[in-house]
Amino acid sequence: MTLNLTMAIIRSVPDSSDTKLRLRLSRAGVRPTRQRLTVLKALAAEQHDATAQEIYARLRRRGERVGLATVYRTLSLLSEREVVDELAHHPTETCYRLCSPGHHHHLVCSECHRVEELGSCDLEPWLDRAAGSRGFVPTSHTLEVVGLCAGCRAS
Amino acid sequence: MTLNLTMAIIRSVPDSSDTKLRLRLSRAGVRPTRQRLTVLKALAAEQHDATAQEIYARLRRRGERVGLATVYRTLSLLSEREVVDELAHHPTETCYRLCSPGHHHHLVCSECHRVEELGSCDLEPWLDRAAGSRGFVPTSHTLEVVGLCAGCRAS
DNA sequence: ATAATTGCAAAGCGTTTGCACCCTG
DNA sequence: CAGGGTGCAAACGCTTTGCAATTAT
Repeated sequence: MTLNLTMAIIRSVPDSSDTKLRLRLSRAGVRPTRQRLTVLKALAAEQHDATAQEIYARLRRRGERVGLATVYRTLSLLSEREVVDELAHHPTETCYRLCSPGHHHHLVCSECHRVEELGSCDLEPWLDRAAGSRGFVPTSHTLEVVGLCAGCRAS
Repeated sequence: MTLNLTMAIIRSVPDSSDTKLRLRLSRAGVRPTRQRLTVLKALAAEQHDATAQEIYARLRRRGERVGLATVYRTLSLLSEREVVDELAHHPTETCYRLCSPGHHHHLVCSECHRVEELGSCDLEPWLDRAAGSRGFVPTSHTLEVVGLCAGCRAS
């Protein structure tokens, strides 16, 4: 039981050691500069999703030397290379989240804004059937679920 | 056959007669001004979704007297009152669509940007099960499907 | 050495807002 | 006539871009 819990925690929290993050970058063909590592590390430390501005502010407060433009450029590059996820639930600004690889969806808590991954999406068969009857062939889909997480429900 | 087609067309194209649109507004508790009717009519005439700027440009080109701010204010009000749907698939600007009432999702064609409604969403049971195992209680969800519509697939 | 990356400040762009005027009820 | 609605232009907030200096391979 304790082991299961521990494993679950290990699996759910992205590894934020420098080497692992560096590896994530080079695997994606992204040159691992000091700034990019810094941004990625900040994102890895987040429970919630974060905007470019939030990450920038957090890093500057901490005394890190990064430019706002670099944060934007980094996040957009990482999102393009599928190192980070882009969430659409906020209309005016883009939110980013460091997630596990592979297709999945997100549970966003409306109370504390914590983001959980909803792995293993078996929506495709249903989707293909529903859309197919209209001659529509799906190539991609995004599902965002808003609700209350376990923690917030308790209080 | 002809009858079926006709009925399908009637059902799929929102009624854009002034009286019907006027009714939609008052039912939503929105005062039916000339500008609001104009915006709603423009939206009803769209096959695709449309941004505030697009609708504004279209109306001005047609010689209609509306301000850009009014278009923004109208669309946001109508979206709030659930007269129109708001699509999130475009990151930088908000797209609007006049849809049939009730919970549904959207099929967006990546080629021609036509938007089709995916009625009858029986996702909830699946969602409750998937999220529930994490203690997460969904309150709402949005699903956006991108793909190729029948017309574009043919060419 | 060479090409990519960064920082800054300026520009861009979609959207919102203040306010005087106008209309509708 | 009272109160919401409108138009214009200015203000806003997020994001991108031009360019010279810097850094990684």
